Amino acid sequence: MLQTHPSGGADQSQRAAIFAALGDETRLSLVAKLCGGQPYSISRLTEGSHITRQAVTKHLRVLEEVGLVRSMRAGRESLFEFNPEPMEEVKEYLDLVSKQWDNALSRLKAFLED
Amino acid sequence: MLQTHPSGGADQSQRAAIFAALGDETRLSLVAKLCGGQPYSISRLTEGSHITRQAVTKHLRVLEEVGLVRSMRAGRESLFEFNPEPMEEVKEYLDLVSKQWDNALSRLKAFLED
DNA sequence: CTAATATGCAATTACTAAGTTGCGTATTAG
DNA sequence: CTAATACGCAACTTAGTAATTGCATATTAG
Repeated sequence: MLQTHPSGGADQSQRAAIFAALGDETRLSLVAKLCGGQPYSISRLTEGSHITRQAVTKHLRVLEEVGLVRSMRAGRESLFEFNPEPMEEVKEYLDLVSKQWDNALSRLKAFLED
Repeated sequence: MLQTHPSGGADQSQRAAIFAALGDETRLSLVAKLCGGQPYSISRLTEGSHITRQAVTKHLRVLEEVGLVRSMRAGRESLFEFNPEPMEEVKEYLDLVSKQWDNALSRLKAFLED
């Protein structure tokens, strides 16, 4: 049986980048707002935040670099919208890891019940 | 209809910490090895790595702090094993975000098809 | 046109993280 | 016992990140 090992792939660094982008509370909040479907401008996303517009902008760029959000210019404001694809990517990875773990437990159980 | 919004919870920072722990290629490799079910010592985990034992140790501590691995001393070596619980936690979160997004698309579709 | 709004760019500061090196200690093999 | 193995601790370097501030530019409202 061929094991699909979760360490495979040249996109390990890509996966790590996505996780890293999600590894910040501010950016998690931004994702939470944007996954509601509506695009927001930077100013709107900064409203009610304790940090400056520039800080929010930088976080948005981090999310954009890994593809979690897309941006488009609309007049004087730049709108950001959520993009789910990278999230599906890491979800598959997490499922793979869980599967590995479950298989390991099954083998252990089978061995002990021999 | 009550929306379960993914920004809720005082454990946003905990979630962010788990994502951050996974946001490093070296640590992803460690998780990949350990999710196979077998515990490994630090030396074994360092074998075939381009970084030093101390660097690996630090990464293991990061993983341990968010609960992704557990460690126990066995004689002169310290064994690390995978723990899946934090991973389930973030998987649920990702599912929630995806669900929000899908709901948003559905509402948009319904609106357009009016 | 003019003021207010929304943003971009650049420099700077403070902090954190990755990784190394050196050294000391505990444990086991022979 | 002695040497090799496996760690832990601490100091240090380097590089990256979060966040701020100041200023310049584009766009829209009145």
